[in-house]
Amino acid sequence: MTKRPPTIKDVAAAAGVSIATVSKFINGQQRFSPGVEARVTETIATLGYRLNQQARSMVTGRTRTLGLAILDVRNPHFANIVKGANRVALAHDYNLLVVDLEEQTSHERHLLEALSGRVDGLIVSSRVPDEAISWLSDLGKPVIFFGNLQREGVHCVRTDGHRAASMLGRHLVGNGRKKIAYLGFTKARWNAEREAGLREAVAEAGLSLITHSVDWPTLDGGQQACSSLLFGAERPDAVVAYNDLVAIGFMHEAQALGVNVPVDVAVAGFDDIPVARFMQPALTTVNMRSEEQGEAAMTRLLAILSGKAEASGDQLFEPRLVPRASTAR
Amino acid sequence: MTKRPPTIKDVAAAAGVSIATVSKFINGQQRFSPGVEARVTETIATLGYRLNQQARSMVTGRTRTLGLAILDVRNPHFANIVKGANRVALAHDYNLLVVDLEEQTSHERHLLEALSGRVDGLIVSSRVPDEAISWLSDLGKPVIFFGNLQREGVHCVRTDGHRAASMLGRHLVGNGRKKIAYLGFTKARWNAEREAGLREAVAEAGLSLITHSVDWPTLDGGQQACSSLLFGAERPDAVVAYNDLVAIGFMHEAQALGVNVPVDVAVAGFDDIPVARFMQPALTTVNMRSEEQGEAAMTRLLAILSGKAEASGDQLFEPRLVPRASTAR
DNA sequence: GGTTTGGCGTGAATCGTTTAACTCGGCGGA
DNA sequence: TCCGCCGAGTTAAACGATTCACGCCAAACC
Repeated sequence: MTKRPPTIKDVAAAAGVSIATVSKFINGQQRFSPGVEARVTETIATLGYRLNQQARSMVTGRTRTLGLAILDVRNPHFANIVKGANRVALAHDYNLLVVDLEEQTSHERHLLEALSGRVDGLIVSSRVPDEAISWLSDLGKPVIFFGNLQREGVHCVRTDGHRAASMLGRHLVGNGRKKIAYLGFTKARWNAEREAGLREAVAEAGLSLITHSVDWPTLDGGQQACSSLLFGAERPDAVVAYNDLVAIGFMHEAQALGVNVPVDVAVAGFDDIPVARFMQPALTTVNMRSEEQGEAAMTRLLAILSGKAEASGDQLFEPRLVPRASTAR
Repeated sequence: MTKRPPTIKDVAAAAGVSIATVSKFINGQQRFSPGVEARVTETIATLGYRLNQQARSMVTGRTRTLGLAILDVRNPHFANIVKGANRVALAHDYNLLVVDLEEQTSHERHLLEALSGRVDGLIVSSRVPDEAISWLSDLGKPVIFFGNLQREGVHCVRTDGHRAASMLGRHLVGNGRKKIAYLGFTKARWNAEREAGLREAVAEAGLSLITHSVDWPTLDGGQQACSSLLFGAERPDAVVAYNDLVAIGFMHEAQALGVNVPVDVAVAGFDDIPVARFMQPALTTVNMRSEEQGEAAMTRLLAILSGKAEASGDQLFEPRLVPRASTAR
């Protein structure tokens, strides 16, 4: 542990060849006479030599590693994006490094610096501060955003949140719901889009939208917001939550308060996280194609890196409504 | 994008000072005359200079970055570990890079190489192949494992799985369950420990243990294994699953098959993932202190890095039984 | 007034690789 | 026999930072 690890120079000395030879051997760039080949192979093994990646990428300028920055690993939406991106990267012999920015803690800057300095390109959640987005944009490395970013000249992969919300809205209206509420998370960029889509669908039916919000887009957030929404000025007969986690928290608390889901109140969310269909009742949601977003973002990043020029702009996925028991009637 | 990013040398030239001066300025190592200070500050801004982390750590030998390797971000157990580790790291001004090894896909080697080359120390799941563990052990960098590793001379943070399982077993026996089954995941190192603990508790009551296993430690794995366990040779009246995900998948399918949980069959898991208490019925589980494991592993890693010698060996957490409705009687 | 002293700045070595350019010997073809 | 070529192996210059050792000059001391 204390001793300096062996370098290519040590190997060269021990094997009686030059540094360049060892380097070429490691990278398999040339044929070697049997003697040299055997000596180098053995020396590397006995010395326990390990290539220093940093030194290599210093000179090559490339790392064959990519970065992904998300806001919260605990949110399955982000976990799915990691999965999608990771699989595509691995299939192309790239490694993926992930950082969790810890939503709203202002560690973004350090983390993004640390990450961006070690990779050839990045995929970043669009829900980072504006200054971080600018900073990333002139980093000199390709960056793909995912989420909802209204900005010129950036690459962005996203799912149409307006449409997702209006699909959900029409579904609820079609079920005969009359008092539809949106339980939003105002700090997210997606939020306004979802609220607008929902409002539109609700307005089509001549209804108005009740709005409320959570402090935190999590299970606990949904649970805590439940009673003030249910027993507020106007009692909704349908609640669309900012995401599935909030929906699940809300639904659970509603049930604990003796409210019947879906009879008294319908509940729906966004994302279609894996556990949604295992709830009782199974949760209606909109699949936002998280995993495919991750795949698409990575595919696009790899395309840019391999020189295929890509016009900047949005790449839009169609959301898919997943009607289940929590909104059935 | 195409132009080479400015280096410290460019800054020095443009500001009319030496490279060393710029370097010291960046690192705040010295006072400067007003003129120099102003020129350097401005030049850095107008050139958009960015420090090259790789070059820096080449010479300093440290990166102030740590790595964490997990098997599946989608599993909340791992997500919790990431959270715990990340928070402790951030609190100490270290950055954390995470890789998802994608369980059983043999990408471990590449990913671990990529990760280990960019960090000062690592935290790794003990559920990686033995060869990877050996490889990591003589990496020359501190490595902490988490999970269940029977091996000398390594640092490991874990929760007592034997005890966790026997707690669960006694709980079920105390509830009057007579035919207890274990739905395991044979590829995990934790598995044997859990099975043994459960077997012990069951044996104390003069009962024997039914065993079955899943192909995959996930929601789907639990769901798929359900019918063959329920309608196998011997029908259990209690099922302990390898983890909460499996338990939830199993429970859902059992309910779909018309089996009443917990009346006909009790269901329990391990980990106490956040969503467990939102299930219907709420899932009995054992809290394996995932987040605290992440924190402890990181704390220990930081201790080693800051020179506080640490004896290798296990650091053991006590599991906590969380009885809920899914096993009530 | 000469000699320390201390603060500001510089030159050059160094970290561990890759790679362009070169050397050197042997071999085949004319 | 001579020329040119090929291929194994070497030398040395990068890559972008940090840092040791030193130089210089003004102020401070005796």
